Amino acid sequence: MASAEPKTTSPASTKLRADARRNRDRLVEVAAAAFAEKGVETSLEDIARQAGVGIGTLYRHFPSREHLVEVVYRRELEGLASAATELARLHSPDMALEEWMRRFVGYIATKRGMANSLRILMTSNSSLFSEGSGLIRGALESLLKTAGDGGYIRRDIETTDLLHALSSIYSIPESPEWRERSHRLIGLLMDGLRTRR
Amino acid sequence: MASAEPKTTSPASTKLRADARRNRDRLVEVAAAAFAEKGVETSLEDIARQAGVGIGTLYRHFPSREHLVEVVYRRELEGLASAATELARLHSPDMALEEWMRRFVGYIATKRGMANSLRILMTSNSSLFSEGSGLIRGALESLLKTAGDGGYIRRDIETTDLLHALSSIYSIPESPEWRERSHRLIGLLMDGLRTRR
DNA sequence: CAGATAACCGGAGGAGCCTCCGTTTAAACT
DNA sequence: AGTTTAAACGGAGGCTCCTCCGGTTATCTG
Repeated sequence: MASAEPKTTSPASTKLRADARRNRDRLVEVAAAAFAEKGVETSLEDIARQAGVGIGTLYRHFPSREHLVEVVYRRELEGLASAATELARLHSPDMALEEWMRRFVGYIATKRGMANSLRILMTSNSSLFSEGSGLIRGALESLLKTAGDGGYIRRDIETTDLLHALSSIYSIPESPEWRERSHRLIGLLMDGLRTRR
Repeated sequence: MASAEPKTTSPASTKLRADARRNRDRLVEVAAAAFAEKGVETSLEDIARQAGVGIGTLYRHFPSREHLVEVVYRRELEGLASAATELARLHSPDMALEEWMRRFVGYIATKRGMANSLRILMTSNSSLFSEGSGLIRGALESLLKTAGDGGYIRRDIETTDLLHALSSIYSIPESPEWRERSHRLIGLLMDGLRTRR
């Protein structure tokens, strides 16, 4: 018998030597943290160093800074989407929805700094954007449906409506209280959504 | 009598030591040529070298690449606008209009490469954009009016219409024949505009 | 005209970018 | 297990970026 097939984490990561895959994953992990903390302008050499690989390795895996940004971005988006199912398993439907919205806000917060990079990316690769928003919309939709079906929240709210409401958070100007403000806004939304029993 | 007052090229260039002004002008000149030829990514050190100054001087005058790009951009825009009056003096109204449109196209061509830089610039300094388009619109308007009043072209065309027509040139994909194509397009426009006598 | 001084000049230097290529190694084959 | 080889590694090197500050010079004042 041949040895067992490897259980791939991501279907796209085909044929990659074990060490290569390890390093690649490592890099993405470190890059995500670095981008979140210091913005997209962080030194790539630092990232390579922290990941314990040479700069050459980084550049082989990600030919340009934008490539790396894109992968990180996508990964986080997928994480956010899959968090929806996870939260639905662990909490009551309304709490799951609220917590998910909080995370969504946190996610957006880290993305503010990379706005320019993302814009450049999007103009050259618009599928990235459409796929991304599709994922998010799907996640929100299922949370909304579950909570509505269970009678936790009113049912006359469409995914699009809520998405618009959330997008207003973008327009809160950057400031120390940003996070606080946006959380209050979400609380407000939830109060409006919840059915009184 | 005292010596004649210097004829300033730009009213904004107040109080600047003679050598400083010289160097600044020099830099803008060289930068304009370099950007046009090799795109905005050109090495700033090269520009400084060609202008015969140290890199420090360049950075003192223009704290960042974007600043330099902005100044060059503005200068060319102003040049384009003032070319309208010049052309009107030298040619018949219809020829002036045609030639001006040709130059407009040439101008746009060089701006393609700096699209990203400009976009970044515009989001942080939107007055740049509105001022710029105002200038261009004014120039085109006066050419159009003169030619219309003189009976060289039809008078039922608004500046905005022509501006839209010209903007379609943006959408011609980059290629070796780009210039040729856009000139043909302008010829077509002019044929449509001209009154038959 | 000489001296003072504020403004300007320029380039060395530390850091990051990206490429290139000799070395190492996982994995396929015998 | 030993050999082979394609793939992956990593860091030196050439280049650019931007800052910082000691030296230079235009301009002002007596």
